[in-house]
Order: sequence, then structure tokens, then C-alpha cells
Amino acid sequence: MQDVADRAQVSLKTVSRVINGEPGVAAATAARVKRSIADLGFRRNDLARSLRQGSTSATLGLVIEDVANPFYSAIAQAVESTARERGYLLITGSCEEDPERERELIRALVGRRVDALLLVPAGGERDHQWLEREVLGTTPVVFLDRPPHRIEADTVLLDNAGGARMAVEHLLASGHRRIAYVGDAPDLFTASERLAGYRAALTAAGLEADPRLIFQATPDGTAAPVQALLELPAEVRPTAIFTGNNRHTVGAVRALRGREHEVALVGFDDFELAEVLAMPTTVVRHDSFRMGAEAAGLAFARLDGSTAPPRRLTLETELVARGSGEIVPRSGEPRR
Amino acid sequence: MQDVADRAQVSLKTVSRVINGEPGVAAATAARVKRSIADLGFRRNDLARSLRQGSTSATLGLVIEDVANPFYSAIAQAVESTARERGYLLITGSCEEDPERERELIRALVGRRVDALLLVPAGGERDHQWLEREVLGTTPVVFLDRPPHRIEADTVLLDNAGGARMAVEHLLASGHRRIAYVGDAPDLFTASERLAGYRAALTAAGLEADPRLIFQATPDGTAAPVQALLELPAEVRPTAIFTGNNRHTVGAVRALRGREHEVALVGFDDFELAEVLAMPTTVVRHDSFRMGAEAAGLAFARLDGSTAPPRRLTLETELVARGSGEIVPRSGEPRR
DNA sequence: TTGTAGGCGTTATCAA
DNA sequence: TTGATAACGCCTACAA
Repeated sequence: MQDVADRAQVSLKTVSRVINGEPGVAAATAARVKRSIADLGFRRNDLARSLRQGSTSATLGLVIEDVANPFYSAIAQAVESTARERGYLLITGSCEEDPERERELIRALVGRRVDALLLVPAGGERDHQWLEREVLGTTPVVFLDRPPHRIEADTVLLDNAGGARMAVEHLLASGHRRIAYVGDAPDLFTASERLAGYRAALTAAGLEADPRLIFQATPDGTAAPVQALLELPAEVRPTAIFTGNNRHTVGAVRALRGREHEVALVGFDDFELAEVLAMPTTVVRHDSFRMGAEAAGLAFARLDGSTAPPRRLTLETELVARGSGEIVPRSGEPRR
Repeated sequence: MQDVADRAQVSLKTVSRVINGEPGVAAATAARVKRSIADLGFRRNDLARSLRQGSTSATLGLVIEDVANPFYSAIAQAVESTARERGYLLITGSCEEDPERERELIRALVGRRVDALLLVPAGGERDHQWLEREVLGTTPVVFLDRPPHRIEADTVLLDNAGGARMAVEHLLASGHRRIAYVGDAPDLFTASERLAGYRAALTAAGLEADPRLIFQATPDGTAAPVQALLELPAEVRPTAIFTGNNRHTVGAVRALRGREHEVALVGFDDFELAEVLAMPTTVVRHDSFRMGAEAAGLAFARLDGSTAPPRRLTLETELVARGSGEIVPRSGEPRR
């Protein structure tokens, strides 16, 4: 900046004024400075700028599991889009359910002084108090999709239990009594909530959950459980399957290929092309874009100075019937 | 940092030494400092650090069209993953084919002193010389998916023309003679290359491209052209369609729902569930993850000091036959 | 309308 | 083994 000033024969401060469009610079001077800036290819250093006290880095940090999962990329898109409206940039990191990686990421983000942190906490983490120490009330934190443990913070969740319950009730209404569950391990908040919703629906219908019909797998290991379910003896075999998230649903759709009519399927999370599959897939839909937008909104509310107690938003879900969830159980004798 | 120093009764510099693991600090002193850091919840400010060192912000900038498009999110994932190995973070921005937005983003990124810029340039831009001025040889720039205009820079592309040609040749080999093209407007590099490949294949087979069978639409406007193609009089109606990218293919699949057998379909870009659709979709596949990884590699090579002339990588494509591309044209009389 | 002084949080340099 | 001091590039406050 000093070089620019020298070249334009003004002081450094005048250059600063021109760059930031501050008033009180003679047109002629400003023009000289501008030419000088152009000649030298000068760019203001926003890092240095944000170093000044009270100044912001105009950057948000987002930690998710995996950008390549449509659920998370929708969130990233929404957060970025909201951030953009305020002139903020977004640093996104994927931690792939690795708490170690998550901690590293947060450290790096905080080190770079992001103005707020949006977080889908890695599964299995049962204590986020370290975060409190890490961030120490200096950086607003918003939790997405999964709530914090042992600390208070703004949170945006889905109605997981309600959505799951709706799915299972839908199947029960068609006459299904043997309904399987295939989802993530229950150390994931969403998974345990959805499993709870599944159980609640069964209980409310006077049924008991059959442990042989409950599978908790990693998202890339959906095929085996689904195969296993189809191979069960007729009197045990499920007539319907409820899958706990988009990865599991996609896995089930693959595993069921060619046998789509043998068993009803309802999945949590909508996914692209669900409606044009050989058997269009019935899903519990929600608005993941909105989840990101709301979370960003909460973050900006804090940045705008809100000191209200932490808020918890829960987004509703909706059942979208497309066919796979409306298959009725085979009537008559169980086949043998 | 001064607070930490006071509390540990050492100088600021000693705190700095401890934080950075520099040698020459007595174990006892270091312990005192560490406790002090923990007590105060001190975090080094990496912005200030990179300001002083004048060196690196350990951050990469990535500008794509849309994180929610699987093609780009795969790239983002790959870039982030490569960056992580080197301890770099990634700022990602979507510009949605808006050159204005692209310019803003780049400005913001450069202002924050990202160490390198990875860029999928917005369509229609025919001159990237402004970039040269903007970045002025200070920041390595790598182009992805689309080449730069009027400047030289490292670039990673797909074999667009080759892939398109392969697709059309595949259809020709099944006996198709009336093959339609539905893709983006040709101001997009990839679109014009793929259209060129389409034409080349026809020409090589001694056929002439029929302008009535060529549609250039926005990615969310695929339905209408596909409908229109199906409504053409029998003697003009195509027996096969080639779609120019994943969005168009998905659009075509939707539009063809229930009529999948009437026309063959090959799409550029693979997409999830293509293999389990009512009519499994034949595609030209490539490795978008690798594209991101290679681009990040080029960027880091520059950061490591490479002054080699700009490199241009072209990634190969591959035809994946799944069914939709193997439909043969109706034999006998054109129906009426 | 323009300029000077000081400081943001860090590290490099050199001295103690 | 430790510390004082001067940058890094910018902006705020105050003066001229």
C-alpha cells in the first residue's frame, strides 16, 4: 500500500480512503491513486484488514460429514447462499464421522477466526464440552442435524422420530405387520431417534418390534441386511422395510433390484430420481436446504448481537407416497 | 498472547516458542506456559500469523458452478481431501454460471490471500485476461473442466469430444441413424466440444446432422425438447438421444418415464442409480473425483515452486453400457 | 482534503 | 534459555 502511495505521491492513508470508498478525497487525487493501484496491481489484504480490533473475517466455517452426500451438499449450498447475501465466504470441511478429524477442522477454523461455526457433529461424540473450552464464548456455534451434548447451543434438527413414525404408520395402514428397520448404528443421534420412532409406531399399533428385523449397518453395507431379510423363512420374513437415511435407501433399492414387488419400502430422506425408479420410492421428505438456511440465520442472529438463550428449531417432515410404500403384504397363506 | 505471558510470568516471545514447539525452552517454563494457555483458553490467531510470515494462509480457493450438482461436489470433495493431506483448508464458492458473481468470488478469495485458486470458469466468458491482472502472477490458478481464454494456465479437462463421439458411435453401431442431441448452449466449452464430438461421429458415418434433432437448453429445461422429439413425425423422429451432461440426462430420464423403450438414450456423465432405473442408463463415465485431485496436485506443484510451462491434462472417458443405449431402432416400417 | 501515530496478534532478529 | 523490538498490511483516532 505504501508503494501505491509513493507512486501517487500521497500518503498511505489516502490510498486506504480510496480503496474503501471513504469520502473526503479530491477527485483528482482519487484518480491518481486509482491509476497507481491499477498499475501496481494492488489488492487489499483482507487478512490484515480483519486483524484490526473488532473487525470480522467475513467468513463462516461449516463442518459436515461428506460434501458428496446430497443431504450435506444441499446444506452447504444453503449456508453459502445465505452467507453470500451478507458478503461472507464459507470454508467447508468434511470430517467423515471421524471425531479426530472434526476436532482438527474446528481448530483450524477457529485459528482462522471464522466468525461463526456451523457444525454437524461427528457421531459417537458424547461430550462437546471441549468445544466450549475451544471456542470459549468467542465464536457462535450452531449445530445442524444432531444436537450438542452437555453444552447449550443453537440447533436445527429434523423431526426424526416423527418422520420415522409416520413412515411406519403408513406401512401399518396398508396392513403390514412385519416391518424391518435398516439404519445407521444408534450412536448417531438421527439413527436412534428414527429407530425410536419406528418402535413407537409399532408399539402404538400393539405390535412388538422383532429384533430379527432390525439391522444397524454402515451406510455402504446395506445390501447384506436387505438380502438377509429377503432370505428369512416366510413366517419371519418382513413384508416391508423402513430405511433410516438416503444412503441406506439407495442401498436397499440396489439390493432389491428385480425383486421390488416382494417387499414394501419407505426411506427417510428424499433423493434424486426416486420417482422414476422401476419401483418409485416412497420417502419421508424434509427440506435440507432450509436446514442450512435456518442454521446460517441463527449464526447471523448471534453475529448481529443476539444474546437470547440458545434456540432449537425442529423442521417438519412429510410423507411422499410414490409406490414402493404402498405395496400391500401378500394375502393368503405365507408362501413356502 | 500477552495475557498468557503475564500469567506465566514469561515474555510474549516465550509463549510464541511454546505454541510453535520451537526448541530452547526449559521444560518447566514450557509447562507453566501450557497451563496458562489452557487456563485462558488461548488460541493462536492464524490470520496474524500468516500476515507476519508473509507466506501462506494454508487455504485454497475453489470456484464451481453449484455444490449441489454431484459433478461439482465430487470435485470439491477431491480438492478438499488433497488439501487436507497438506494441512490446507478449502474455501468453496458457487457462482452458478454468473460471471459477475464469479468475479466477486475471485476478488474475495484473492483478498483473503488464498494460496491458490481452482476455477471452473463461468460459461460465456471469452476472455480471462482480467484474471491475469487480478492475480498478477502472485497466485497460482488452475482451471477445471473448462479451459482459460486468452491466458495460459494449468488446466484439467475431460475428453469431451472423444466421449461424445464414443457415445454416438455406440448408437450408430446398433443401427441408429436418427440420433438427437440435447445439451447446454454452446457458449459452454464442454457443451460445444460434446456437440462437436456428436457431429464428428455422424460425419464419420457418412451421415448429416439434422438440425431438427439438436436442442440446446438450460439444464432444467430438458423435458420440453425431449417431449418435442418424441412428438416428431415418424420419418423425422429420432430413434436415439444423446444428452450432454448429468442434468440433461436426469431430465431426459424423467421426461421419458413410461416410454423408456421407445428411444435409446446415452448420457454424458455417470449418475447415481443409473443402473437401477426402470431402463438402466448407458453413460459416458469419467472420474470427476480424479479431476479435482489432479487440479489440486497442479496447484500444489506450483506452490512447491514449479515454474514449468502451464500443463493441460485431459482425462479419458469410458462407455458404460447398461441398457438404454443398447435399444435398437424399431425395425420394419416407420409406424404411423 | 490530507497526513501522522498507534495498534491489531503474530514471528524474525538480535541481544542479554 | 530468555526477552526487547521491529515489522507484516491495514484501519481508527486525531491533527493539520
